[in-house]
Formats: sequence, structure tokens, C-alpha cells
Amino acid sequence: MTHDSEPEVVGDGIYIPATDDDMKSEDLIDHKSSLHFVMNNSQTAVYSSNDDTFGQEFTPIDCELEELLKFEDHFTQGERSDAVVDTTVDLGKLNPKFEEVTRSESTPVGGQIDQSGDRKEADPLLEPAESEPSTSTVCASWKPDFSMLKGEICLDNLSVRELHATFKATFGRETSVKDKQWLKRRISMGLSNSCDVSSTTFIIENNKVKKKDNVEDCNSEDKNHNKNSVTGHEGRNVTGDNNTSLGDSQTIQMEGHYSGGNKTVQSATPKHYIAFEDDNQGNKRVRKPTRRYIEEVSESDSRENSGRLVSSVKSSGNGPRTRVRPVHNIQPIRKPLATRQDSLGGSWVEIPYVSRIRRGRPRENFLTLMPCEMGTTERLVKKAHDGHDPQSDNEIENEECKVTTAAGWLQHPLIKESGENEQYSEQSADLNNNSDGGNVNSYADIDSDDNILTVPTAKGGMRRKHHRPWTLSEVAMLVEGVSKYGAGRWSEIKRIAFATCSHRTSVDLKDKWRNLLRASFAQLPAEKGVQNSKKHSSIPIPAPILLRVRELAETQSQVSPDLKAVKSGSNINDIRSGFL
DNA sequence: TTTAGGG
DNA sequence: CCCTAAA
Repeated sequence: MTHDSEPEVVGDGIYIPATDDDMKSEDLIDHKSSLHFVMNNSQTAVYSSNDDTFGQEFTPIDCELEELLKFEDHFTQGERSDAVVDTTVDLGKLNPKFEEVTRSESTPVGGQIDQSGDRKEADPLLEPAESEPSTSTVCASWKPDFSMLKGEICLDNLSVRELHATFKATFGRETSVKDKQWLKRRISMGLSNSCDVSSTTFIIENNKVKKKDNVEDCNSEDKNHNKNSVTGHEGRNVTGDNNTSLGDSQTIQMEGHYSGGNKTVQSATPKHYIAFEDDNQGNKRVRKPTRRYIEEVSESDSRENSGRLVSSVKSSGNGPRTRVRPVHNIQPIRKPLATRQDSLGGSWVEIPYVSRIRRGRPRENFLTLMPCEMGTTERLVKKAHDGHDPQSDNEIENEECKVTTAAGWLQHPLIKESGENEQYSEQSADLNNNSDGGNVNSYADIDSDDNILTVPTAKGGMRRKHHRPWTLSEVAMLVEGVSKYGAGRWSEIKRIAFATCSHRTSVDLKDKWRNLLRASFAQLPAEKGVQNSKKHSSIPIPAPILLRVRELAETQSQVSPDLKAVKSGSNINDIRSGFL
């Protein structure tokens, strides 16, 4: 569908096929379930799949799925708007006109599904690119050329030189490693990665890529399909000019089975992966490193570049309380693929940085972003939740926040009023922020044990993933709390006023107060631009609240001398009387 | 643990 | 928002 517009896109994800999208797919696939999504227009999209025919069966509804993915993400845009690959999708568009939306929107990350699903005619070899290299990239111009692979691969018979050639054909780059064993391992690994050897038609056995005899599921249609595709691939492999010819004597050929662009998912664990490092494991299936693995290594290699696989993986433990903090994550989509060096199997190889988009279950908590005040929808949707997802808790909390608010923390109708407005602008501001830079990234599940904590900002900065914009009601509660207990009694305020909002810690309150303070005094001299001049992309705090903050600050002598000087210039009492 | 302040 | 030093 969209492939016409970007035929030159060269997949380079072959290094690390296990993308987040895989993970997504994994969810879908492994559960062997059908997902029903109800769209706005009450259309129902159904996605069903099974492992072996993912790509093929997917086609008819891929658009919808794509939409679904967006759809799903869309709901996260408010508070975690970065989450979406394409933030421009409007809910209103999730209507009958799927195609339109699909066409007009690009889905950089959703490429996995997008590309292979959409392009049934397209090149199945194209690994969905982590980023779509626009022009010159380290590996932009390369893609694995398996077209010469037919039959069985017997790496053992190859000379080092041949292995080099094969290596290049497989990975698209040269290697200087002379170790045959290593080369063989890497090649077979690469092959397995790109062809889904392990889970489909091929198995790797003693450095041989063999075709399973007993596999037939995907032979009939798939064969044709893939053959065509392979051919097409060859033809389009314009950029692969330096693909090393393996020579006529080569026996390396592969009768293509590419499970629909690597659709099959492997829930590879580092363990498995490492296991493969050992030679001669008979029929053990090859696992490819998960993105998780890569990320972790990528994290750890910044400090210990000699880190053994085992150690890096293990040390980064997946313990519930472990907070993985990726050092380099997320390259803006569409930027040249960034790679890093990593020692795999004993040599340094390039591995693309991966962006942690979102992993794990499909998001089911898209309403978290809803401000506390928005009760109705929230409640409705809440029903859809399992209730055990941590996110759900937050929603409950949010709702409770709201209740609390209504219960009396907010005694100033005026504030409340402007609050409503602000809610809106707050969210839209957030949305805008996230889509403006052209890089759209996703928030991971905020509460998932392991998730991304930072997200690139349009300005290049990294914003923390955990950032949950303060809603006005929260701010109001904070203010009230301060007025009641005094600034500094954060734990008290937390305990009382924010008892139900567990996601705000006392430290958060303190920080927020600090900000409020700053804001209130900073904006006062102007005294007119007020909240509308939200140049700072953050929540525009309504003037009334800011005034209150100032007042409280004064009362509690929190005002720094210089600020005092500033503020003394304006007549607070007038304003104050107006609101209180 | 809670506060305060720096990053 | 996160981290840490202090209390």
C-alpha cells in the first residue's frame, strides 16, 4: 500500500531482527488470539494470526492493524504522547477511511507490520528498519543478499575467504576476523536471524543451515510468494553493489523461505542466545538476541566494553525492582541508523542502536493520560482494564484524585474553572510538543517494571519517561496542601492530599512546589501574559493558582530576597481580593 | 525516611 | 523528574 512511495527503503534491521514490533507481534501471535478492536465508528477490526502464516494472513487487514497500533498508541498521547510513532493521527480519523489515514501517515516504527503486512508484494527481505536511513548511512545501502543462497549451507566447507564473503553477504559488511569458527557462528547466526531459520523452515545444525523436511505449512503459497519476492529483491538490490559474489563454486544457496519479513517472533532470552555461542548443539534452535538484550548490552557496554555477554545480561537483571536505565536509547526515527560497537561472539560488530518503543503487552491503559478531572470517560474505559495492570492502579488513583479534589481541596471555583481549560491546553500542548520535532517516540508503559525512562525531545534533550504532567487539580491540591500544612511538609501533604495519587511522591510535591514558586514569581511582573504565554511547553499554570502560590510563599517566607524585591512591585492584594 | 538542593 | 547528601 505504501510501498510505492518508498521502494528504495532498504532494510537494515537484519542485525537485530528482534524488534519491539516483534514483541508486539509476539503478543499477538503467541497468544494465538484474535484481537478485536472497536473503532470509533463501531467497526471492528479483527486480527488473528498463527505463527506460520503471519505474513500472509495478515495482509487483508493489515491496514486495520496498523491503524490499531496507532489507535492504541494514540491514547497514550496525552501524557505520554511521545509514545506514538505518528502523533498526527487523529482519533477522528480512525474512521472508515483507513486507507487514507494509512497513506497519509507514516509509521516509522510500526514498520514491521506496516511494511511486510502492507506489502505483500514487497520485498520480504526488507527488515523493517529501526530507522529508515534516508541517504548515507553506515548500513543504509545494504541488505542481506540471500538470493544466492540455495539449498544447504555448509559453512564447514568454506575457506576463510569464502567465509568472509559469506559474512559479507550476510551482514553486509566486511570482517577481518580470521577465525573460522567465529565466522561460521556469526554467519549462521546472521542467517538465522534474517531468515527465521529457527522457527520456520530451516534449522541450524552444526553450522549448517538445513531445511526442515517436515515443515510444510508455509510451502505452498509461501514458496511462490517468497520466490517472487526474492527475485524482486535481487532486482532492487541496487545499492548492494558491493555484495560479494560467492563465486560459482559456492554451494551456498537458500531456497527462500522468509517468513514474511521476519514476522515470526522469538522470545529469545539472552540465555538462549548465549547457548548458541557454544558450538555443536545439535538441534538446539537458534535464538536471536532480543532487543532487550541489545539494549541492555548497549547500556552496559558504555561502562564496560569488555563485558561478557553473560555478565552484561545477568547484571542487568530483570528483577521487579530493577530499573533499567538505557544510556543510549532512541534515535530519532528517520535518522541515519546509529550503530555501536559491541563484542559479540568475540569480535566487535556493529549493532544498531535500538529505540525502546514499547514492549510487552499491548497497551491497555491508554487513559492514564487523562487528567484527574475527566471522570466519565475514564470510568468507562477503566472497565476494560484488568485491574491488575499497574497502570490501572494509577487510573484508579487518578480518579480518586479527582474525587478528592471535588471533595473540597479545591474550594475556589475560579481555579477549578480555569483548571478545566488548562486541562485542555495542557494536553494539546503536550501533543504538539511531541509531534513537532518530527521524531515521534513512544512512551513505554510508565509503570512497567522495565521500561524506558527517557525520550528524545524535539530540541534534542531527553525527557524522562516517567514524567507525568501535573494536572491542574494536582497543582491545586498541592497548593492547598501547602497552605494547610506549610511548604516543606511534603510527606504530610503527600500523605493527606495526595494519599490517593501514589505516583506523586513527596519529592515530587516538593519539586513541583519549587517550580510553582519560580513560575509564580517569574510571571508576576508581566501580570498579563499569564497562562496563555505557555512558551515553555509545560503546563500553563493559571494565574490564580500562581497567585496563591506566591501568597503562600510569602506567608511562609519562602521567598528569596531578590524575588521578594520583584514581587513587592505589584499590588498583590488587589489581585488577591479578586479571587479570594 | 524525609528534606533540601543540585542536576 | 532523578539522585544524593543530611538530618
